[in-house]
Amino acid sequence: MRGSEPGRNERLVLKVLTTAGRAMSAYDVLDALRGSHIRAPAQVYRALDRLARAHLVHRIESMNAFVACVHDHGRGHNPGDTPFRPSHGTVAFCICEDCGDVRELPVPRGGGALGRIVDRTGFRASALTLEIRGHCKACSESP
Amino acid sequence: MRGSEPGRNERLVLKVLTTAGRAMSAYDVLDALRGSHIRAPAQVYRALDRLARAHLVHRIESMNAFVACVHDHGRGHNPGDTPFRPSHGTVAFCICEDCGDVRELPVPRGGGALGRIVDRTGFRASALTLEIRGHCKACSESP
DNA sequence: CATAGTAGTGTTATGATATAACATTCATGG
DNA sequence: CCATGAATGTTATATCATAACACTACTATG
Repeated sequence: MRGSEPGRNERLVLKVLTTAGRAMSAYDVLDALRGSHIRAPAQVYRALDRLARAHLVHRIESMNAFVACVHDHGRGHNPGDTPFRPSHGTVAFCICEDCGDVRELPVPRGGGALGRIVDRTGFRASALTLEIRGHCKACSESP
Repeated sequence: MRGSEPGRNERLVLKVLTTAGRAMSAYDVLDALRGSHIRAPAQVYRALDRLARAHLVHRIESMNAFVACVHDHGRGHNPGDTPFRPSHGTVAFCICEDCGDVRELPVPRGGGALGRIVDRTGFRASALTLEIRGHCKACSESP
């Protein structure tokens, strides 16, 4: 419709998730963007797919929701830089069942006890979903 | 409708999942049970909820699907036994992206590197979703 | 320039997953 | 008998996700 620079929808979607600072469903994002060229789920899902492939957002499988990645991905560097940086360690998510907060945290690569168990089965792992449910510090302390 | 012993739907659903020996969506289960009193999604979801609480089935979050638990839960014991046994260690799932096979495997309790990291954040964990995607041994070996 | 390829976009429709709400049935125990 | 609670049956609807196709803009190349 309007003169479209590449990735505009990604930027809109990422901005919503980053600003919100919480996990949102694709339809939450859609609602937040009505009026900004974005009218249909497919637009949001496509943007989310690309952002997830770039590791700029993560999907929370157990919530069917998405969060902005908290890492520095080199945004705001020299103009010549590639906008989307690739490599990115494995992460886990701590999901508070009281307040809904989702905290991303890096997990040490492979070699642990789990890695050895998986290796023994002959399974070759390529990706990991690790979601921990429980109660965040703040909610634990306020009864 | 018919004289209903308690948990009949659970048994029907569990039988389908156990017999299939693979992950199935709730609607796959529903289709397999049409004609056996089961006609509507709610019936299947309710049975799945109860079976999951009893650790007789597991939900695979990244597939929106369910698998029968492979552990022995004391089925086939003395008539006086409680049919559903409670405690059950943490498990992980290896999901083959080629053949769709889901393998359940036990993971060592807590104390590892991840546990320590989580502890440092003050988060109190109560449940873990651990799903590993990749390629099973059989599929790795047959190109 | 022409034009073909590629990536992103807009739109409609539909598919797949999950739950709300309420009526009914049945075993149990006061 | 009647109240209760647990499981069930049923309809409708909510929520999450993708297919399919038309279109626009950039860019590479003959």
